Amino acid sequence: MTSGTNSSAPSRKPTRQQAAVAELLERSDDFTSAQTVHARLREAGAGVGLATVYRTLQSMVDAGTVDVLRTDDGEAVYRACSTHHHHHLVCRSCGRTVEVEGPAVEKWADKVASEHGYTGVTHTLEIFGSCADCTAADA
Amino acid sequence: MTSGTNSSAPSRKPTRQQAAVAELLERSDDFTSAQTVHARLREAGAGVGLATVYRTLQSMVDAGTVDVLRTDDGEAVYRACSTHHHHHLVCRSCGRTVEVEGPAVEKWADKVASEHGYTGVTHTLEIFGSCADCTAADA
DNA sequence: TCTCAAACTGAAAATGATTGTCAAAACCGT
DNA sequence: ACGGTTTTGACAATCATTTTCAGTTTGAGA
Ligand SMILES: [Zn+2]
Ligand SMILES: [Zn+2]
Ligand SMILES: [Zn+2]
Ligand SMILES: [Zn+2]
Repeated sequence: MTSGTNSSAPSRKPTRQQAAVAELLERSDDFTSAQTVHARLREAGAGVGLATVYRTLQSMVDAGTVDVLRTDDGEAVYRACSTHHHHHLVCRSCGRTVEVEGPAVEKWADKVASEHGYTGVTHTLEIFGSCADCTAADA
Repeated sequence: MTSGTNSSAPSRKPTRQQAAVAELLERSDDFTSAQTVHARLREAGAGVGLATVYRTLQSMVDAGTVDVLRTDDGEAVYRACSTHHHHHLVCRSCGRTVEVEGPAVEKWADKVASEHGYTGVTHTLEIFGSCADCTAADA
């Protein structure tokens, strides 16, 4: 079984590097890019190789412990989220993020998709705005 | 006081290159990447420089005549859409796209955002699935 | 029609995030 | 400690997108 990567491994003990990435995300309230994670870890002393940061983030996404989305300029950003299905309300200025749920939206998406004969339906939904603090801080 | 976003001159006559890009998108039902647009135009004889393809697509997005979204691997894809606010039901296999509307979703997004004190709210919402044809064509 | 500056174009080089390589290091059961 | 497997990380390779910049086109005025 030459599974080049740890695809479906039964949760091995995390390495120092993997733990460092996970903890940094846990501590952060907003979405963070791989490059930023790498830089922060380096500043903090316990450096982790860039490739390892990418690998770790990707496996966390696969494991469902981290959410990923794309900024307007295409950069992938990651966040440790609850494991159940939800969406995000993200501040465009400071990145402060709130998890939100909308059962009605889920139903609507499935309904409109099946009405058009689409199967295996998934969806993406993000809300962007200026959080209260950032709105107040504006000129 | 017209819409503030368009700071350029009042719609100059499109160049041959701009027209070529626009027409190709009009003719296409699905979302297309800049690279693909460039390749298609080259095949069709009337080649257009890659940089110009990018510039033209960007200006069409700014003008609101083209929608853009990101594929899973971060590539930007473009589609000539109706100008009013809508969302997309996209086939993961063939790309066939249907424009859909959901007034209830719009209200919900604005409501949940303002409840959390967010202002200047926008949102993104896309639905993915396998269209009827692709579902049938599957083994 | 001629002139000139602004707008446009595109080949080539630069940018920058992400991925691939692969030898060395860490791990693990024996 | 020993062999096998997994992980790591410096570095090179990809690849979409942007920037450069010199040559081209356009259009309003003279
Ligand atoms: Zn904020
Ligand atoms: Zn949902
Ligand atoms: Zn659209
Ligand atoms: Zn909407």
